[in-house]
Amino acid sequence: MTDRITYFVDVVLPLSIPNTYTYRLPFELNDQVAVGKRVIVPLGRAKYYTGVIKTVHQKIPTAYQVKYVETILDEQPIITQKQLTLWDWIASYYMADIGDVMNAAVPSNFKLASETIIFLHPSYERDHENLSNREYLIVEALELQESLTLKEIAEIIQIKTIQPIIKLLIEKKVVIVSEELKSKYNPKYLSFVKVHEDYNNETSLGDILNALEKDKRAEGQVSALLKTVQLTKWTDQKQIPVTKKQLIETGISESSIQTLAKKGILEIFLSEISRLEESDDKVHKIKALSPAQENAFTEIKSAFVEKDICLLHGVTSSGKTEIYVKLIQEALDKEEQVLFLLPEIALTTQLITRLKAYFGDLVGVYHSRFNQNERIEIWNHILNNSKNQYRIVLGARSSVFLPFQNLGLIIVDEEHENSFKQYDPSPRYNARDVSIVLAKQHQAKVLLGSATPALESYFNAKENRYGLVELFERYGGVQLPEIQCADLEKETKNRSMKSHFSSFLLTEMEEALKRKEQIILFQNRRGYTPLWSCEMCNWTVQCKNCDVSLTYHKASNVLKCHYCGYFVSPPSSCGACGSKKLKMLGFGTEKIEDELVMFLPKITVQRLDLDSTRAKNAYQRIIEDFENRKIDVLIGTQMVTKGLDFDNVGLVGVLSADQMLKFPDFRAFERSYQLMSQVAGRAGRKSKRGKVIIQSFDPNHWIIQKVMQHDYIGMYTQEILERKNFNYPPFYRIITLQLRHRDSNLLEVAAAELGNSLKVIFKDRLLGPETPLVGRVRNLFLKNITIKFERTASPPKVKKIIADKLNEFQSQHDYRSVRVVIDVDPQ
DNA sequence: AGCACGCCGACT
DNA sequence: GTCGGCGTGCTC
Repeated sequence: MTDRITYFVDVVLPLSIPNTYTYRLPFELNDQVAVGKRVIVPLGRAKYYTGVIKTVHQKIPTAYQVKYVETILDEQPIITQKQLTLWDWIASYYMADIGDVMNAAVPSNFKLASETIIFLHPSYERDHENLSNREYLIVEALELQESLTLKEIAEIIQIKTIQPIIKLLIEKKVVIVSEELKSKYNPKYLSFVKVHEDYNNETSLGDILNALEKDKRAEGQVSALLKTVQLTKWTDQKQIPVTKKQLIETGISESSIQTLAKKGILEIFLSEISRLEESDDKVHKIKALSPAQENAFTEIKSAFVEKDICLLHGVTSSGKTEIYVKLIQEALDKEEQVLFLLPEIALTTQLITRLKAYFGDLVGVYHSRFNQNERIEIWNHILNNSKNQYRIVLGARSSVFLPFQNLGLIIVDEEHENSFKQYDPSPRYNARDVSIVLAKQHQAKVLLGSATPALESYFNAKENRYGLVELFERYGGVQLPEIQCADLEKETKNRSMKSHFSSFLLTEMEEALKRKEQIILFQNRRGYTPLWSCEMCNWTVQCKNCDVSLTYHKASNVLKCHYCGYFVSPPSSCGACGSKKLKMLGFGTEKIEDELVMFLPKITVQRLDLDSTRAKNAYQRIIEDFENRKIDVLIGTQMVTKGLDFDNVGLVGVLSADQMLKFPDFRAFERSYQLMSQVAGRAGRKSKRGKVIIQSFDPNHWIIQKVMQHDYIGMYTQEILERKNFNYPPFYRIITLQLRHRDSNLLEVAAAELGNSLKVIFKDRLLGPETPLVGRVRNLFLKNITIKFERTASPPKVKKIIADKLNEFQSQHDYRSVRVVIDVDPQ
C-alpha cells in the first residue's frame, strides 16, 4: 500500500533563505512525487511560491508545523539531480543561499509566484474557441484590466492554485509574464499563412481551384490561394511560409484568407520571424586548418587524454575559433552536448554568426537579453537531449545552469574575462570555475581559450594541473602589430600635446587616414570628464548618495553618478567658494570624441561605450557601420577589445595607459596587460602590419614594455613573482566581507568587532576593516574585511569558520541591521 | 521576496 | 490620544 506512505519533500524556494523548506505531500500526489519537479507551496500567511523538490523522504519534522504541498506542476522533472548537486556546490563554495542560486539558475517563467504579474500576450488574437471556461474568464478579465497578479486572478476564478492554469496559458501564448514585457518585448511574432498539409499537393490544389472557379463570388479566394502557393518558398525539405501581411500587400483581402482558413484549405499560424529566417541559412563547410592550427588541435586532443582541462593560449587572430569548431564537430559526432561560454558583451558579435554558419540550428544562444520563451525552449531541448536542435549552447555565464544530459565539451572563450564572475546579486559565482565543476559531473572536457590567459589559469597549466597548448602564429601569416609608446611627459615639456593627444598619435592618425585605413581609439572611461572642479579651491561636485565625484556627460549635459545613477545639472559656480572658474579634469570617451572632431574635422567618429549602445541594436549597428567603413575612427571603452575582427584597422591608439596601471588593485597590472594586448590585437590587416600607439607618462613601465614586446610569458613570469611575494592568488585564496550600514558610527564599531573576532583565528591573514575607495554607495556606508589564506588550507574549513563567526556576530542585537556581503574569489 | 509586527512623529 | 511611517524578523 504505497499510497499510505507519508512523504515529505525538501523544497528550494527562489528566495534569499539559507535552507530548503520541508512540506508534507498529500497522499494523492504520492505516485507523482520526484526530485526536480516543481511544486506550488504555501509560505507565510497567504503566499504561494513555485519551488523545486530537492529531496523526498519520510522524516517527520518536529520543530515546526509542516504545511502541505499544494500541487505538483510538472509531469517530468525539469531540474536534474546533477543540477541540484551543482546548486549545492555553488551555494557552499560561494557562501550563497540556495534560493539565490535557484534564482540565477532558473528562467523566471519557471517561477510563477502569487505576486507575478500577468498580461495578455501581445500577439494573442482573441480567438476564444480553444479556451476552457476558466481560461476564458482570465482572458476576459485581462481584456478589461490589462494586467493582473496571480493572486488577483485566483480571486476572480475562485481557485486557490491557478499556477497550472497560467502555465498552460503561457504555453498557448495567450498570456505572458511581466518580466518578459520588461525585457523590451517587441512582437517578434507574425501571422503566417500556408496551405493545409492535406491539400498541399498538385492534384488536391487543382481540384480545389476548379471547385472555387465555378463560383464567381470566390474570385478572391482563388487569387488568395494562388498567391499563397506562389509566395511560399522552399529550401530543400523546408517550407518558408508567407506572412499574412505580405499577402494583404499584394491586394489579397483578409476575408478571403479567413474564408479559406475556415474551409480548412489554408492554415494561419503564429511564428517567430527570426527563427524562420535563420533556418534559411546555408550550413557552411568547416574550413581546413592551417598547419599551426592542426598542430594545436592534435595537442589539445592528446592533452585531453590525461587531463580534463586544457588551456589554449593563442595570440589574437591565431584562429582559435576554427580549432573550437573542429572540437565541437568531434563532440557532436559522439552525440555529446557542447557548452560554449563567452563574456556577456562578446555575445552580440560576429562569433555567433560564424558558429551558426557552421552548425545552423544546432546552435542555441542563451543570454539574459533574449526573451523568456526562447530560453525555456532551449532549456527543454537540452533537458530532453533533443537530437536535431540546440546541441551547442552559446551563452553567457548563466548558461552553466542549463540541464545538460550528455555534456561532452565546454569551451570558455576569453577565459580571462572578469565578466564571467557575477558580482551582483548573490550568488557571486565565476562561470569559468563553475564550468570546471560542471564538466567534472559529466566527465566532460574543458577548453579554456585566451590570448592573454588569467594568471591563475596559466599558473594551473604550468603546474601541470591543466594541459597547455600555445599558438604564437597569427592565422594566414598576418604579422603581430608594431607597438610604440608616446611619451607624454616629454611631449608635455615640449608643449606638443594637443589636449589629450600627443603629436605622435595625431600624426600617425593623419597618416593612417590618408591611407584610407580605419582607427580604433581606446579609453577605458566613459562620459566626458570624471571631474568638474573649482580652479580656486579644488571643490568638486559630489553625489548625494555615494562618496564619489560626479562624471560630466556632455550629450545629456548632466553630472552623473556611475554608482547609483543620481544626476544634477552642472553648477555655474563653485559650491564651496562661489568662484565662477570651474575646470574639467581627466577625460572620458565623450571628450575624446569632441576633441577629435576639432583636430581632424573631416572624419567620421563614433563612440562605442555603455552610453552609446543603450538603444536597441545600437551596438550591432555601430559595428556594422564600422565594418562597412562608414566610420573612420571608433572610440571605445573595454567594449572595443572584445571579440571583434575588422580587416581595415591600420592604427590603434591607447589614450592613457596610466589610468589603468594606477588602479589600486592587485590585478591592475595583469588587467592592463590584457586590455592593451587585446585592443592592440584589433590592429592589422591581411596584407599589412598594423600599428599601435600607447600614450603614457611612464613609457618605461615594465607592463608597457611587455605589451610592446608581445611578451605574455615575460609578463606572467614577473607578475607571478609579485603574487607569490605578496600572498595573492593563485598562491592564496581571497574572501572579502563587505559590511554595509546607513549609520557610519555603528558600522565602524560593528566592522571592528567582526574584524577582531575573525582576527583571533586568521591573524595576519586578515586585512582591514578598511573603507573602500568609494566609502558610501546609495547612502550605505561600506567597510571591507579581506581574508587571504593559503591555497593549501581547506576552503570549506575556512568558510565554516567565517560562517560561524558571522552567525555569532549577527546574533548580537545591535548588529542585526548590518548587511554583510561575502565575495569568494573576488575579481 | 513580502507581509506582519513594532516603535516613534504629526494629526483629529 | 491615534494613525501611519518604515525598520526588522520570519516564513516549512
